[in-house]
Amino acid sequence: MARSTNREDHLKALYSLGEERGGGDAWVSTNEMAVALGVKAPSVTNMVQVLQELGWAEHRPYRGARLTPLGRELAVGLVRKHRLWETFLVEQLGFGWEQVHDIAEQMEHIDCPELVDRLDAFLGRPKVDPHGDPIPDAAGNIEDNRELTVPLPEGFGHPVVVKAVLDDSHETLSALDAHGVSIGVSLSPEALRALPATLRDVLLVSQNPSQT
Amino acid sequence: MARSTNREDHLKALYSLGEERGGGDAWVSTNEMAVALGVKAPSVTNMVQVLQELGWAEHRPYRGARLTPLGRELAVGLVRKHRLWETFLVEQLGFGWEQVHDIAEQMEHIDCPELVDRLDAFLGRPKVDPHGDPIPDAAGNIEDNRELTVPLPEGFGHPVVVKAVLDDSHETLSALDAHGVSIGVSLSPEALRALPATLRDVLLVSQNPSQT
DNA sequence: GGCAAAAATTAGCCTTGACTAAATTTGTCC
DNA sequence: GGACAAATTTAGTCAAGGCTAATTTTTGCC
Repeated sequence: MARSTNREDHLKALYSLGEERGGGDAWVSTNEMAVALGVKAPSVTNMVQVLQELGWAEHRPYRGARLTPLGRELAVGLVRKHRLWETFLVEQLGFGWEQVHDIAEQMEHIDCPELVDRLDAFLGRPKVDPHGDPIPDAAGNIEDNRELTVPLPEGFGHPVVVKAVLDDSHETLSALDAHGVSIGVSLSPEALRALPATLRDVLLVSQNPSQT
Repeated sequence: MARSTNREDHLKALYSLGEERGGGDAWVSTNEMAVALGVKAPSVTNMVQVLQELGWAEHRPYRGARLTPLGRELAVGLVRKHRLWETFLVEQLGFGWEQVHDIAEQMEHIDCPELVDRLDAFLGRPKVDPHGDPIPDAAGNIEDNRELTVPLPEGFGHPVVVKAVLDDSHETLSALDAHGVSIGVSLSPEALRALPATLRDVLLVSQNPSQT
């Protein structure tokens, strides 16, 4: 019993959905995972039981699943790889930020710790990926400065700086691109009002343009 | 029926062994493929029949298998990806030439034509990989200048320049490294004589140091 | 030309990871 | 507190891709 692309995909889905629930000890339903992974619920039940045997997760029947500390550590490692590769693809190879998610989805399964370290150093140990999401460091620590930002300024009274995008899908990112929105861009109140509400809702912004 | 890591691995083994046989229309036995891939012969028979259904290869029972034009094209694409990633790993990330084969073995299965093109451009459209092997261009053409080189100068009468290494295994490359041998290095007759015969035999060299 | 040895294939089985259909548990509404 | 709907698991099936054992084909030797 060991790593496999399928197992890692399920592990990552469990991690991501758990984080949306406030992290830590949140239970995630197998149905939610099935929807996220594009498979049927019984397949997830099977796989979650495998993850339990691997010591990566705990399964409580009819309640859901949650990560063990080991599972969390492995999942963070996958997130780290994913975001480093995304950064490489955008900064070094010139891809658009809407193109890189699917490619990184493949690259994150490459198994070579030294490769991750060297890539990290090559990129200058970046703190955030092209979508503004924090990149975990080698020890698994996540320095999430996004908490310093606000989901949306209530009345659009001041200009804001885009710090992160919460939805990395091709469609959302292309649409934002069409509106000239990217990480670090300053948006005037008028620009904010011109943005469709669905797009505004995925932005994390800082109220103070001088804030890093 | 489509691409899969296993099918691509079998395709590449068939290609490599066919090339060793002089390319073109050479038949490769399923046993040879099994040894190269580290699986048993019946597994290869199964997979070769799948490759035939995919239109990638032709299987003549009890004779062996050989690539179709489509299969050859796909195999060359895999070789191109493999050697581009190896080049990236050595030139950009600073890996040793003996480390990169196994990593590239994983990376060559990443499916994204635009990624290959951008990587190629990023690396400056290199003609050879870190082991001196030619990198096929985007159209699948292989410019193999190694034919201009000689397998071994008979009497070690002149200094030679190392142009390529025919065995990319970790052991061989580490051993060569320990003797100070790498691509482009000039070896004196004394240095050649100091080299174990097994290591000398994997070198392709040019007799004329000024030859590119 | 026939017969033994080597090579390759077929037959049958196993694991992974997906699916559908059926059974079970949970939770809600009166 | 009970019944029904929704969520979840269990049961049974299937395809991919590997294996061992048995059979078939080829080959080499006399």
